[in-house]
Amino acid sequence: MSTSERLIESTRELLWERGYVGTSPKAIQQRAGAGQGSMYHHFAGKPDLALAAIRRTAEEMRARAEEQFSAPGTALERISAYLQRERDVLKGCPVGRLTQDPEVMADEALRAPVDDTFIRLRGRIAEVLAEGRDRGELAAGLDPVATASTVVAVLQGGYVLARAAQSTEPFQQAVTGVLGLLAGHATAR
Amino acid sequence: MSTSERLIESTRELLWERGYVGTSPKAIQQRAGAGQGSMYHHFAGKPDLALAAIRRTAEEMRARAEEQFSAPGTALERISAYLQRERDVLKGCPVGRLTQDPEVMADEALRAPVDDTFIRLRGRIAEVLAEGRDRGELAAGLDPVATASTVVAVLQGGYVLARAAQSTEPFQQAVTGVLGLLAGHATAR
DNA sequence: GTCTATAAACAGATAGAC
DNA sequence: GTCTATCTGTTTATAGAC
Repeated sequence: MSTSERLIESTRELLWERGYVGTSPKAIQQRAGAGQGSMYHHFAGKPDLALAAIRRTAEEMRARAEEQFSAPGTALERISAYLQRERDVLKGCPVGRLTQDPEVMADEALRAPVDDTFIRLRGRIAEVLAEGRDRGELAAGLDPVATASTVVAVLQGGYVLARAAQSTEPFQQAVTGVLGLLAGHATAR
Repeated sequence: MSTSERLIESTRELLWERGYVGTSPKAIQQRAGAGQGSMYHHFAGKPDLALAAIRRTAEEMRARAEEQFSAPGTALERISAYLQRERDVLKGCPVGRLTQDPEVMADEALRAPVDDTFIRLRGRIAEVLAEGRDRGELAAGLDPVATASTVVAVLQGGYVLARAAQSTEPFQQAVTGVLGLLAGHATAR
């Protein structure tokens, strides 16, 4: 892997583990096995390197999610597969965690890929939900757009609860709970 | 307000705005209008001051939530009132944001109040949901424990989506969506 | 209790040799 | 392209005067 590639990958890891504010150029260089001169030769500075790293992480996440949604199965099966796929729950979401970084949110260029990731994700899930509703797999009264935000929020909030507890249990519960509601366990009354 | 109080309050604000890693003792002192000597006289250091601030924020949040849950009304009304009460959505949750701080999570003393806050919150919501189910207000098949985690996750994830978008819209959608599911809009099929 | 002085280590670069 | 040297400011304190 080229030095430039190693710098980007190291930055991706550190942004995930420690966030933007908590990541120093020095730490990036050490993890990449590159000197200072190298880093400043390939990138203008920390924000520039972070932008490359964030863009790549966002794109990877988008592609990964699309795999689940374009797979065969009912709407509920696809949403379920997406929520329950293998995840590094205790590490949290590499994109979602950036929303807690004041310097990322303050920089339009850095925030844009984060914003875009969630806009697309919510939109794609809304499509799947609308499809399921129209096919009669889901309730006729279901609001696809609002519910899509709910699904993504359960995921992002599940990470928060798991990290607080240092256990995947609350994440699993949150996912189980929303899938139960979607499946209409609330029907019997 | 005493100097000690001002230091704690300034720390609470800064932890909310910038997190633990992003908050320096100097910034705390400046906002509190206190000198370095003052801060180190009242507190052993940054972790000690942060502990006092986090404990207070956690306790305040717990008390605030309890107000909604002990109010009169059906289970759904109380959950709805809790989710829709006035919130500083774009600032996010002052407790939830700490889960993204590697140094807070690494320090058992600092993580404990965060963990405790969500354990209690999930437990209290599970009680309200169980009550609603037993009274026939909610579906008989509803899982109170799992659904309580879902409700809290929607809140925490809603903050994440709102910050990414710099708009309260996705937060409102996520809340609307989960309330619709709880209310059984999924019933008609 | 509060203030100023001092300090070692780190953050985030820039400059120029190789 | 990579390396070392240098630099300004910040971080997180400690020491001691007032």
